[in-house]
Amino acid sequence: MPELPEVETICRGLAPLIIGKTIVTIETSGKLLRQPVPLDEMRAALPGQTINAIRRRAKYLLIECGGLLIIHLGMTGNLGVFTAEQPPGKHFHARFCFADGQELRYHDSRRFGRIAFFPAPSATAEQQFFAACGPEPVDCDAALLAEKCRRLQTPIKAALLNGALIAGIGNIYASESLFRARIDPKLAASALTLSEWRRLLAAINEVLNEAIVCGGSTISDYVNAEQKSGYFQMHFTVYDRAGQPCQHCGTAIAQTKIAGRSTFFCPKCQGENS
DNA sequence: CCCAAGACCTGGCGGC
DNA sequence: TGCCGCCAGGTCTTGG
Repeated sequence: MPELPEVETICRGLAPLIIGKTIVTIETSGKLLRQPVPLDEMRAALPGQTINAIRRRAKYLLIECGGLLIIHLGMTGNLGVFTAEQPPGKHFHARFCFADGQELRYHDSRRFGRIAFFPAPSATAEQQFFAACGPEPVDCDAALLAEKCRRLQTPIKAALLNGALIAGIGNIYASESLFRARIDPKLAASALTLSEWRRLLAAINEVLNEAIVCGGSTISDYVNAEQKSGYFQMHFTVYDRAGQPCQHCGTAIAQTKIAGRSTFFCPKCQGENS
């Protein structure tokens, strides 16, 4: 579900709802997410703490609250602020109850998400957590990416999904960015010229920024911190548009699988020598 | 070493 | 209507 724009949208939406709130209690469903939820550690450190800040890094949310709470939403994770009276949803997994009666809740039907916690956060702990994580798209350098991919035979579409190379890009925005840059998703990453890397990086940042302005993309279940849908899906040029005409040339959008993931592209605009 | 495939989960959809 | 297979926004591990 959530790629960089969706996580960024949730981050911005949650900030005014949770900053300054004091955590009183924490409860979980007891079900396993990708990793066990560190309930004991959180209960030992968080009650009485105030939330000072929320930020995003890659597809993770970082909540500074004395300790550092790191939350990944997986495919179907959702965070929102509710009142204590509102019954928890079917896929409730964690809640952080505040002194004012409101609570931050985490729901996740597929349970691919993750909640990690550092009781005494240090820059070092955070650095270690993100040690293998690539730079934010906005911080990427085309020449450096080209150099890192010099021997990478994997298709560029698959490379974009590798968070160690560049952070935050998921399956939707990989296809959308490659279309905007007019680059064939099947092209080996090593085959991109420097000018193609520049074009691609610019396209990625444009697409991500436009999606953030739209509040992200809602395919089936993504909602923001206010439980409202995004609308960047109205602006998809290729994703989930197989068979429909390319908005640029009218050719039918094609669908294929790259590294096991559905990939959408215009065979003409993103063809051999476009 | 590199890369594709599989695994982890639940739910929704199309086909029969 | 119901059952079945397939598909889905993401990582992580396995194995060829």
